[in-house]
Amino acid sequence: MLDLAFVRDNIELVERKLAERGSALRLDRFREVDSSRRRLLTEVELLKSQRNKAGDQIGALKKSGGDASAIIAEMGGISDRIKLLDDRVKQVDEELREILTTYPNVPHETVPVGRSAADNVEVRRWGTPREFTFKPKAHWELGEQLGILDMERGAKIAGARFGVYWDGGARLERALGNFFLDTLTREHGYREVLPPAIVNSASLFGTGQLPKFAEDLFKLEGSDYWLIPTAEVPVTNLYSGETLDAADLPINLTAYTPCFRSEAGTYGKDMKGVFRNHQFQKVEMVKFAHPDHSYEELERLTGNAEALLQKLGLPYRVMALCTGDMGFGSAKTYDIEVWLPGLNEYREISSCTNFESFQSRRAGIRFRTGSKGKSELVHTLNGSGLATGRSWIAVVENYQQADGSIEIPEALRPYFGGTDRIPALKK
RNA sequence: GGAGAGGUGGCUGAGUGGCCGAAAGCAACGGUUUGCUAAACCGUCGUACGGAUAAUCUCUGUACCGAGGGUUCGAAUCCCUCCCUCUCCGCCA
Repeated sequence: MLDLAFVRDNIELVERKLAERGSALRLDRFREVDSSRRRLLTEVELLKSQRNKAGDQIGALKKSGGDASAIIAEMGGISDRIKLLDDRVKQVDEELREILTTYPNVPHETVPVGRSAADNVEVRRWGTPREFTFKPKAHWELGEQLGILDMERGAKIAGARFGVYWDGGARLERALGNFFLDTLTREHGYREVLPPAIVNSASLFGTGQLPKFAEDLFKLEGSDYWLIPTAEVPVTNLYSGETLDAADLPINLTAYTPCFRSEAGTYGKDMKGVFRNHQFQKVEMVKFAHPDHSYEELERLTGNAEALLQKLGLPYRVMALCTGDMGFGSAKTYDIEVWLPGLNEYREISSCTNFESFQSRRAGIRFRTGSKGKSELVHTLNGSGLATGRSWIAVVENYQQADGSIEIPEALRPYFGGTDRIPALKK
C-alpha cells in the first residue's frame, strides 16, 4: 500500500509511475474521495469537540445538583448528526482504503520500463549449459523412469498438479531443503524459523496477497484459515504491528515450508511434471532492512540465492524484471532463472524483491533508532533460496547420465549418506 | 470438546458511566547535584488521522484501554458477538 500523504502530494508522479506498470488507475476518484473525507472529518470532529465540551458541563452540573436537561436535549440532536457523519466517514474511509490497497507499488528508478516478460533485462549469467552426448530428457520422463516421481498416483490421491516423490526422489527434495537452510544459516547470516503453513487473512493482507489475489489461494472452508502460497507470508508477518530496534537491522530470516497455490488461470500451462504444482516446497529468505540500505540488501539477497546455484553447479541467469512484469507489491525484482536442459530453456527458480515500505505499511512493521527516535517503516525484502521443487527439477535434468541415472551434485552428497547417484531402475 | 479466569500505554499495574489518554511503579530520554561507573532530585516520556503554519518544529482538534457492534447527552467502565491468553478436566499426534 502506498502512503496516503505521498499519493496526495505526488499524484502526477504516482500516475506516471503506475502507468509504466500498465495499471489503469482511478486517481481522479482518489482525489475526490480524499478531499471529501477531509471535509467530513473537519465537520464531524468539530461536532465531537462540542459534544465533549457539553459533556463536561453536564457532568459538572450533575455533580453540583444543577439541572442539565436543557443541554442534554440539545446534545441529542448533535449526537444524531455525529452518528450520521461517522457513518459517512466510515464509507469514505473504506473507499479510500480500497482505492489505495489496489494500487501496486511504485517501481524503483532503476527498474527497466517495459510491458511484459519480453522486456526484462538480463543482468548477468553464470555457468555454461552442459553439452550432452545424448538427448537430455525432461524431469517427468526421468522421474517416472527412475521410479522417483509418480504423477499418476499424485493425481489419484489428490488431483492434477500434484506429485508423489519416492525413494531417491523424496530424499533429493529433503537434501535440497537441508542444504539450502544449512548454507543460509551457516554462511550468510540467516536465522532459521519454522512458521505455520496456515495463516489468517490479516497476514495475507499484510504482505499484499489480499484483497486482490484471493483467487490464487486455497482457503479452508468455514474458517479464516488459508494455506500459505509462500513462507513470505508467515515470516514477514512475524513482526507485524511491532517496532524493531534499528540496531538489529537488517534481520535475516529463512524458512523451509510447503507452499500452496491454486494456479487459477494457468490452465494448460506447464502441466507436465512438477514445475507448476498446487503444492511445492520452498526455502524462503526474508529481510527486514533499514530504508537507507534496502537496495544493498536486495543485491545481497540475490547473491545469496545465486551462491546456492553455484554450489550445485547449476547454470543460471539473473533478470531484472521490467515495470510491466513485476509483482504487485514490488519496487524492484530480480528473477533468477536456472538452465533446464530437458526444456531447453532458462526458467524461474527464485524471485528476489524489495518491497520497500509497501508491505510494512500494511502490516505495521516499524523500527526506531535508539529509544527516542521517531518510528519509521522498515523495508521488507524476500526471495526464494531456493524453491526446492524446481531445484529438484534442475538437478535431475542437469545431472542426468547416459544410463538414465542421476548424479548427485558434490554439495548434496553429505545429505545423501555418501551415495553419489540415484540409480536407474533395473529392468 | 467441558468448566472457569483474564486481555489497559515499552513493561508491571490501578481504574465499574462524566473530574480518564488514563494513577502509581519500573524502564527510557533530558537536566541538576553529589561524585564515580552508581544514587538522589526535577522534567520529558504512545500512535493514527485532520486543521492552522513556510515547516517532518510548534499550536490545536478527533479517535484509539484485544476486535466489531449496541445502550447513553456521555463508555476503558454497562450489554452482545468474535478473537486471543491462562488454569483445571477430557481427548489426542
